[in-house]
Amino acid sequence: MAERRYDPHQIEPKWQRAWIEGRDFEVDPQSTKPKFYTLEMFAYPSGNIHMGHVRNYSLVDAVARYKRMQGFNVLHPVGWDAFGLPAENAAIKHQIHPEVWTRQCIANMKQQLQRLGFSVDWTREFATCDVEYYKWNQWFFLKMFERGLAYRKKSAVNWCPQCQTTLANEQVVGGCCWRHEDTLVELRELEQWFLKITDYADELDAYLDKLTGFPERTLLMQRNWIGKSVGANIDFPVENSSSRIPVFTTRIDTIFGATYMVLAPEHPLVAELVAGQPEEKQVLGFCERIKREDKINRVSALQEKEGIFTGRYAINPVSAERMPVWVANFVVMEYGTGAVMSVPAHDQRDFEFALKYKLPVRLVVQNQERSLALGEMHEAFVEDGVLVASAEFSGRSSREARTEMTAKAERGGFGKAAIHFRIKDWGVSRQRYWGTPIPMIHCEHCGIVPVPEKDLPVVLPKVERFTGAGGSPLAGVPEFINVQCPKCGGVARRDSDTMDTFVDSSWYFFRYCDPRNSTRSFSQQLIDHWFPIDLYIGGIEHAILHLIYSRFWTKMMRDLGVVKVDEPIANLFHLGMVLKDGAVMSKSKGNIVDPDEIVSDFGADTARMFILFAVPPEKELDWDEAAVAGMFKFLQKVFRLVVQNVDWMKGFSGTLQESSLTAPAKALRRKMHQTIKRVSNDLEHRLHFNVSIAAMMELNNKMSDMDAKELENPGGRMVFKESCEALIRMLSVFAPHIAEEMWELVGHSERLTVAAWPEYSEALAAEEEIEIPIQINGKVRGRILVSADVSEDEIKQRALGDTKVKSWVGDKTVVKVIVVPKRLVNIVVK
RNA sequence: GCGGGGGUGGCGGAAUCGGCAGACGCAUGAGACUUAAAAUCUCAAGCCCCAAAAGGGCGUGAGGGUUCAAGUCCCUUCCCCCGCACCA
Repeated sequence: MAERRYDPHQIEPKWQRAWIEGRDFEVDPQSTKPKFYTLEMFAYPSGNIHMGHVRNYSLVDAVARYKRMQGFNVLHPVGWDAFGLPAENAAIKHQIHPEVWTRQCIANMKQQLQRLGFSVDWTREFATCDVEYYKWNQWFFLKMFERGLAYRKKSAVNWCPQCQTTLANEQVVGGCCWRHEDTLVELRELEQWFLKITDYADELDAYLDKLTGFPERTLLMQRNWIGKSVGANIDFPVENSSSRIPVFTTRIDTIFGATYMVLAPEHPLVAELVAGQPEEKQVLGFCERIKREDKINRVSALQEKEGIFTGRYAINPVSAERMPVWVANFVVMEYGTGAVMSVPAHDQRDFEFALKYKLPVRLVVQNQERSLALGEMHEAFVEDGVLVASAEFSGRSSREARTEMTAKAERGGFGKAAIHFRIKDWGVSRQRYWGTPIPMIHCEHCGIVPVPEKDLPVVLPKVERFTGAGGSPLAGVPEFINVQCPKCGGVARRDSDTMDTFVDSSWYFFRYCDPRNSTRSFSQQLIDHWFPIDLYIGGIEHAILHLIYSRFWTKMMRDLGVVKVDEPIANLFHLGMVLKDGAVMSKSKGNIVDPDEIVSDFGADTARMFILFAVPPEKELDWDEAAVAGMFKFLQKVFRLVVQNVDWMKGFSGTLQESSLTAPAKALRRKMHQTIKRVSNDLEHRLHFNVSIAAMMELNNKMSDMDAKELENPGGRMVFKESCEALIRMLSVFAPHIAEEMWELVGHSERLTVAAWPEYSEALAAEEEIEIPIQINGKVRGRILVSADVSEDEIKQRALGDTKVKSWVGDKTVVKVIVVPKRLVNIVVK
């Protein structure tokens, strides 16, 4: 009989069909098993899947399959983040409708994912451009509007000239558009819809401490982004005026050291203050110049500090001292109140500014370790210390004084405890076509009128021509735009903008629990059952985009009463990128490795195994063609080993007495239990499948090394078959097709998808005999073989008695003998 | 500047608790099989120095320390990556 060769092209479609026909991955709603909800951040249907997708899905799929074999009811859904600009840009370029383009991309990518054999419940698939889905975006929007969480405001918003639309703050990365890394974002004064994420800023920050399943760096990035700071608002009266300058400070304890004030050039008070002053023209000129400057540069710490005196003074409310009021480039209107009290002795910026413009410096916090003197200071003392020259607070610790001075300010009516956040409300209007229409109507008489709930969905109309000329394309569709006001019945216009696509991704993973619900966004009962998400995997690039928006959205839904969860994700994992020759794969670099080609050359199992084996999952992976071939060889070796022994394995069964096992059989059995232990541990806790796969290779090597004679006696056969089946079952979560094939060859009629995960026994995994290295003064000089249960004392005696050791010790004195059971012996000699 | 992560053979990496550094693989070299090649199998291999060999020495960015014992802990320092950055 000709030996059967490993042919993935024959095996893979066969099992993919079997899984679909057997509905192996569809969630059983009646199941009483414990739940496990895992998914990868859904994909944007851009045309083809790339290696990053393969990596993400391979990782999640291994866990999903493992959990299923462990007896969990696993929800592993896939969907499409289908609204967005690439579809619209394709429409402009190729005159193909965005929907047609998107549906084609989805069909193609779905087929590509299916070729890779991921254990997905495809019955739950949806795309965010499905009206059954985006209808609920609109519904949530109306609910938020009712509660004042969605509001309209005119302000300076980020504008990407490439995208021809506005962007949220989160979508501006280093001053550039998140989608166009070299396109500078401009500011435009526009009236836009905002979602009040700031209402949740405090909770979003506070709950970070509870997100124990989040990576530290993600928590940190979110904490930075939210930017909570605790302090006080203080009003500084303006001399010879009824106006006050409100400031925010985190260091009210230094207020006696506040010697001047600085306003942002945009500050509305500037004009009032300088009106009629001799400085007026110059100051206003300065403000105009700074305002024209590039915002990105202005807000950089490297920028030279520049300011101008307004000619006016404020009064320090605690010391009644006159403080000159300045305007300077480094104060920004967007943070705090757009004005600062300057304490040059205790703030580095203020220190530098005071030095440059010869403004007074007053020391009010003394360093307890090393006494400070004004003339000797080369930088501000920004730490806590003991207050000096601070009236009744002198001698108090600066830290403690903060609370008391805030109380005093409150009593005196010139200040109040306050918390400021860096995070701003989420601007969600987009002047583009391919998104969820904002369900709002503008009526000349009634103002802004929400679309009544019963009129939802507001269906995105077909637009036939995409010019890319800019402006909301929907504004050019009269049958969409012109509408009767729901309130007064008069002539009105629909909002022509669409929602930010990050709205779509803010709650899509809730919808998977109940994807076909037509009367509600989802049933709360089902959410209660499935949430939180047990494992969520995606790139770090969403640390403060999608991951903060969806936390906000969840809390908003909770307050709406549609869910009970506070946080959607229990465990989050960021996987590294896939590179080629050290660079990100991209069309322009021409270094793209096409997953389809890899599958055609080696099969899905090889691709999946390689991508998991090459590096630990959080690291960047540099694609290595030769190493891929190596993985194929490994699978081939396993397959060959099974085929070679399949004839006897098929009919073999039975258990044997411990005593009838030979040493090599026992050794193989031990290796098997050790391997199961290692692989289970990685799947359970670490996701370091590079190590799991290495362990399986070791087991396979051990099996191949088994002497032919061992495979003739029943003990050897029993252990070999056991090991073989354990290996196949473990392999099935990483390389499911070849595993199913081998499982069938060995004689199983049920599929591995319903098989149990192999168990290990701590006792059988333990070594019976251990080789213990003997060190003399920390250097290995010999080895002894002892049984695992030997006493410490005996090990010591045997070590000292070893001839090699004796010759090393020679006539030196043994000072100490350290015996680490099951590890080593260290003999200290002098 | 602040915060986080990292630096281990030719390469990717392993070492989960302070206990044999280099598992597993890629590439490489030698051999077997073959007319030949491919495939496959076997073996070798951290580096350097001394040595014919046995053997010895050195070795986890660098320098110090703690310890019987350090890739792992502590201090100093260099380099790389990521995030934030005039935040009042």
